[in-house]
Amino acid sequence: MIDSSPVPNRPKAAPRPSSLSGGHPLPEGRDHYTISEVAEVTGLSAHTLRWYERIGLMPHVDRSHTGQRRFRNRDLDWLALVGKLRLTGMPVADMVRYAELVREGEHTFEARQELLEATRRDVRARIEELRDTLAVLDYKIDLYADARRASERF
Amino acid sequence: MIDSSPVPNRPKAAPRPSSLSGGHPLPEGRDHYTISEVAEVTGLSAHTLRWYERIGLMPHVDRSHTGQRRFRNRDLDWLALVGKLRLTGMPVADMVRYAELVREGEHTFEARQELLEATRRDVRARIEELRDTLAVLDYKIDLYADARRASERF
DNA sequence: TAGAACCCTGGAGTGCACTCGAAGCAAGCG
DNA sequence: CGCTTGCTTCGAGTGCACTCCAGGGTTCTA
Repeated sequence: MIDSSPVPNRPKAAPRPSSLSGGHPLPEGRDHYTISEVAEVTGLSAHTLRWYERIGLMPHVDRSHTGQRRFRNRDLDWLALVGKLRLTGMPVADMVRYAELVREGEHTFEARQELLEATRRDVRARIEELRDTLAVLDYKIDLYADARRASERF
Repeated sequence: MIDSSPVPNRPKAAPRPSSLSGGHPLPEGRDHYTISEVAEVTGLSAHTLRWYERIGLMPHVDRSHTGQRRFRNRDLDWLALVGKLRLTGMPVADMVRYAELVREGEHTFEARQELLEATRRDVRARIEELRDTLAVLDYKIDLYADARRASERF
């Protein structure tokens, strides 16, 4: 709900961070998938997947001998992470930056860690904001409940 | 961070839902403010405030004898609520719907309560999502920390 | 009373994140 | 063999939430 129409039919929940290291509920234990299969499991459209690749948000997807994309499990893992980052409201441009760091190799570990820590701070702050908001909603809802109860009684 | 550049310099925190019923830290205890004063305290731009009014998100703002807006404390209270709802990611169109219900009078109490309860459910779900995301971030950050510690040791 | 600073309106423009269309190639099926 | 489905690219279109502009009126300060 946080942005216009995100993840129309997102898979219901990844129970553990283990979804980052294999274990997708997919057709079979293959390690290559067509774009429509990936669209199916990620809830993203094929258009969006191609667009992700175009803007540099995917770390190089394999192609079949006829040029069609063949996504692999590591791509799905990456998309799972991207999905999480997107939930935090991180702009796509920042995710692209992170993807660039990954492409640049291991000497960017520190920068990546800092980026994730900054994101974690944002997420924590956001949760606090939402808790405040929840308090306001509770307060308002109680007001309406009281008002309606009062008007029924008389 | 959740949308592009929201609330650039939002006032730091309303300690209680009491911010919904008076108690604004404003110039003095007046009950009319110019648009730029309201922009100052809400963190919204004057443009945005006029736009809110145009689309029906403000419940009728008073005007001076020359036609300039004179916001009152109840307008600030309303904007505080709108700010909270906006933090939940509620689309502006839904907030407009809520504003319409308010304008329609007391017979919409039930509808308003339902709308707020639906929003509350969304906020709770969102908090859960963010907690999941936090777990993933913790996991990833630990991975980087371990990797960097290991590379230092050898 | 002049000038700066502020406010008005309607409408156009911006940035983000998709989302779709057009034109064409390739594979599987009855 | 034709049909359907799915894939490719590039570029244009969409919806949201602002954000800004032009051209003019108003209010405050020196």
